[in-house]
Amino acid sequence: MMRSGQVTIKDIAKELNISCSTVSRALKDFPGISPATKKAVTDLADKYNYRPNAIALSLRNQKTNVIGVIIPETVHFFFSTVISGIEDAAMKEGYNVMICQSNESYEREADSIDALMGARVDGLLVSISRETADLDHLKKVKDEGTPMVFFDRLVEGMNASSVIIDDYQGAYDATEHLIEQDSKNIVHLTGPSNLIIGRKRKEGYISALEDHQIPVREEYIVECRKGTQEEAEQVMAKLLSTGMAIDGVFASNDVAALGALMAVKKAGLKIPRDIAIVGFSNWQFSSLVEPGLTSISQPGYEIGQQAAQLILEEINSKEKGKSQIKILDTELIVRGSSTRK
Amino acid sequence: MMRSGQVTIKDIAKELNISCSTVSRALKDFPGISPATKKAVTDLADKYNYRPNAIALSLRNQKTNVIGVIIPETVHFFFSTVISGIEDAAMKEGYNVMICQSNESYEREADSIDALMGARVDGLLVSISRETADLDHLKKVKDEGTPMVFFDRLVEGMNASSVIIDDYQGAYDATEHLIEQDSKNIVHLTGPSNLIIGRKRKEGYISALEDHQIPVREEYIVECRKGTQEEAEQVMAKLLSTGMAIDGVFASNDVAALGALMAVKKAGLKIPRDIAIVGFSNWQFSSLVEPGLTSISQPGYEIGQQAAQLILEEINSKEKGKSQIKILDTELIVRGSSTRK
DNA sequence: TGGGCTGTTTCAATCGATTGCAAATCGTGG
DNA sequence: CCACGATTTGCAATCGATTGAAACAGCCCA
Repeated sequence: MMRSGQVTIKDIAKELNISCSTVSRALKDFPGISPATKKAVTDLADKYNYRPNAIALSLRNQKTNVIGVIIPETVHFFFSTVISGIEDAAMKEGYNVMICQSNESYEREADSIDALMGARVDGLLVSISRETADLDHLKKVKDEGTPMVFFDRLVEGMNASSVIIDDYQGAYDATEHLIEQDSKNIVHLTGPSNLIIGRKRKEGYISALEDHQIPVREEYIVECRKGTQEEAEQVMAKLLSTGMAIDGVFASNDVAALGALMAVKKAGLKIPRDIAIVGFSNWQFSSLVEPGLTSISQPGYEIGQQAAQLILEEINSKEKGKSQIKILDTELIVRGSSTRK
Repeated sequence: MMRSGQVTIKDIAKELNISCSTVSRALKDFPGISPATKKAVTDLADKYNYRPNAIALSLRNQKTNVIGVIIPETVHFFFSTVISGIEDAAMKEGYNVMICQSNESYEREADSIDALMGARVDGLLVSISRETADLDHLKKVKDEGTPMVFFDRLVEGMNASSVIIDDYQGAYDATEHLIEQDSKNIVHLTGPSNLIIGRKRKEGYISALEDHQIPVREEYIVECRKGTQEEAEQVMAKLLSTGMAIDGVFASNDVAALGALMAVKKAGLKIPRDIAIVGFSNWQFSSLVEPGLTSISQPGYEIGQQAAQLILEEINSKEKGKSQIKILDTELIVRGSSTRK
């Protein structure tokens, strides 16, 4: 039988010459429907592969069972791992996921939020773009009462739940590890300074130095604004050419660490003998380069899961305003790039 | 002003003491609305940040402006690149994207399709899981008239549009490159045999050998079923231990190639001098290992874009049944692992 | 035969936005 | 002062599913 589109309750009602209400109740096993009717309805529903129209239900129930996700870029291993965690946790509770990537652009982030709000998502999971400084688009969401949870990138001044990793502690661990491997002149390559994660990592680096009575020198802290491998390589090459004493590098991400690694190699220095290197994020490639890159592993999947759970809690509870922050632990993954002992 | 939820046309109508129809027409710049009314409406809409309820529109127009995507795993670099292409192309046309990952499981794939069909997506982009052999769940979609486009993994017997890469030619190029670099005894590590892409790559390998008058020997073609690096490493180590003459490896994916690379290194052989290696997919890490891995680059972003464009065409044209297959070219990326000359 | 009762089924409104058609309002001319 | 266009606005139905309330059927007993 050829039909166009999916079957509705109305189609079934018409074919059986009964009302929509009866069909609806029969399908939902409501009391007060005769066994004969119930069987006729369920048989026909099976035959036509009836699926309740989620759109109609959304409109009636004022609930879409969809979670919106704003993410800087899906192509980053870390973020795609987060998505995986979100998807699994959401699907388990009968929610679908709508994903928009901001490509680290403020404008696209704002557009995406508008689109998701128009789609009436029940909640928003947001990791803001690097560019985002103005928070008006996020405040509107809050004002309209849509639950929102931030992940990975903390947003200050929003009073919203967040799931982040302990960037401070991770950076502290990384720096301390370098110190324990006898590095004393440790360069820190930072990311763009407007992201809180970058500041936290810098603080961890500084605290570790101070706790080990190593002077903190400003010229050893260098910003890599763009976050590309090439940029980090150039920055590192420049540092090396100054003749500064350098025996360790802590980069705030693995791409930068890799750039530094390349620069050190090209300068004819040995890793880890002359310069030990530690990155951050434990990307997929970190174990594959030569030597293997010591890094701080971020539990992306868990971040996604917890963020999804948090937003589902907020959606299902009526009390707003109780925001909580979950801080997940990082793990130091030691590989060849820093192992001297 | 505190309100719960987003503003509707009704709210605006009530506040201005006019009817919903008037508000709707004013917002859409319909003729026959007095300038005064129009201004009052648009001002209030701005003030309350009115967004049309996409759910209500979907129900009325029988069109959700949402594209569903079924993907094996988002954490694969290739697939996340595809998603990026899909998202960009879809957003440009005012569509949102709903993503479900099958995790290479048939059951989850079928569930996801059910969920997306329930959400009344306007079209489906599907890359089937490794496990999928039964096509009933896909045929139901077709029968109900929902446009569907396959990408990357071709499905036989479905008469649906597809966007794939030229696996045959890519494999041919890879193998021929090895031959030109003086490899004559070339091992081919294949993927699981139920995916068409694996078969095509094997055919490309065989054709290249035949075209260069090199005998095809079955014992040089070995299946890596699981697709992990460890498996490939074991398989390769075993081959080397037999004493077979081997001076080249063409792996059907980069993970396997990397495993082979490790095994060759551990056996004390030099790459590319003793054994040259070529992979497939040009993963992110391929350029970072030592030596850099020669590979076949797949245009993931373009696949996503074209797949999205195809599905949008099918959605917007009423004529069904004209399915087309787009085959995108691969590119040989030469790096150290195969460069002898 | 009618009142009461149980067991089934239908009616009508709802959610938000749109739209053909009808109606109300206005200004103006006879 | 009314009638007649012209302009502006409202009514009601629609999309699919749900649900409280009302209606209807059949049956028993007085």
